[in-house]
Amino acid sequence: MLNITYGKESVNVIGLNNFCLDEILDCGQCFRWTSCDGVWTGVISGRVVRLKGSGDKLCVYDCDKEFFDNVIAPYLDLYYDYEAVHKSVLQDSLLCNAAKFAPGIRILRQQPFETLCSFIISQNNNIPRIKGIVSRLCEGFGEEISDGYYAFPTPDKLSSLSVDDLAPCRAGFRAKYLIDAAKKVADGTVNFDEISALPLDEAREKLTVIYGVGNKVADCVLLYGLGKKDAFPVDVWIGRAMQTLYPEGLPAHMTPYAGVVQQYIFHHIRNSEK
DNA sequence: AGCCAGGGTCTGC
DNA sequence: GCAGACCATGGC
Repeated sequence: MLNITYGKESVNVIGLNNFCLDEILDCGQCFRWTSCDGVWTGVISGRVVRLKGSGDKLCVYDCDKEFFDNVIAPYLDLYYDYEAVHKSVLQDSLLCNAAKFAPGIRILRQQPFETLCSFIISQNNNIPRIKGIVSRLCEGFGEEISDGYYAFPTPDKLSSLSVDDLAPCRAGFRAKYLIDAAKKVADGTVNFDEISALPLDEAREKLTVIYGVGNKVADCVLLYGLGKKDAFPVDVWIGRAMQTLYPEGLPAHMTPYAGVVQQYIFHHIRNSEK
């Protein structure tokens, strides 16, 4: 049970299980958060957000009740039972090491358009470079919130641009994909509210109509942006790992939260070497 | 220099 | 249906 205190300048949460900001914000699901002196800074819904966590506590700075309830809590997925998922995965002899490695991982519910663009950029790319491209995209075409912090560009803004306009971002061949995605979101061809209400397979089909979006990118959007825990993005790393772990797929009882398991595995294989 | 990076499209069998 | 070339860019 969470104990939440709404202060004048911050909101404090006590009683969090399986919650570690260092693991959540640096496991390859998001690309804009930075950590300094134990405080994580990012931008959500056009606002600068600062978070500090320790143990079962979380402090959200510069935050009132409304912003916490409407934006922060859903973003950090505070009300999903990660303890139950973690315990379940611990009991699996092939996956328990991955679960033990980072027990505080959670799946963020990021803004869908930002998630879509971020994972379009991710294709055939590496994480440091993804971060650089996303950062330049925001600085170049997002609204400045306060000194040095930018909102993610809106679909309308990006849909008005050309490949040449995007050249400074150095997104390479992905620039044309970003523009098509922005156009389809801006004109309603892709409607996130509608997609989030659909079952996984149908939702995926609605996203892959975008030029440059295949199953993997679609599943990342569904998992990290639309809250679909059963989405299971398979990249080269997960593909290799699954070949030795579960060639026929995850055990059936894990299907409802396969995406959480995927994140445990991904973070483990990427960070446990050495 | 060559390979790889949280892939997808297009072509040719 | 499936393999292979190709796509920009940058770090190692």
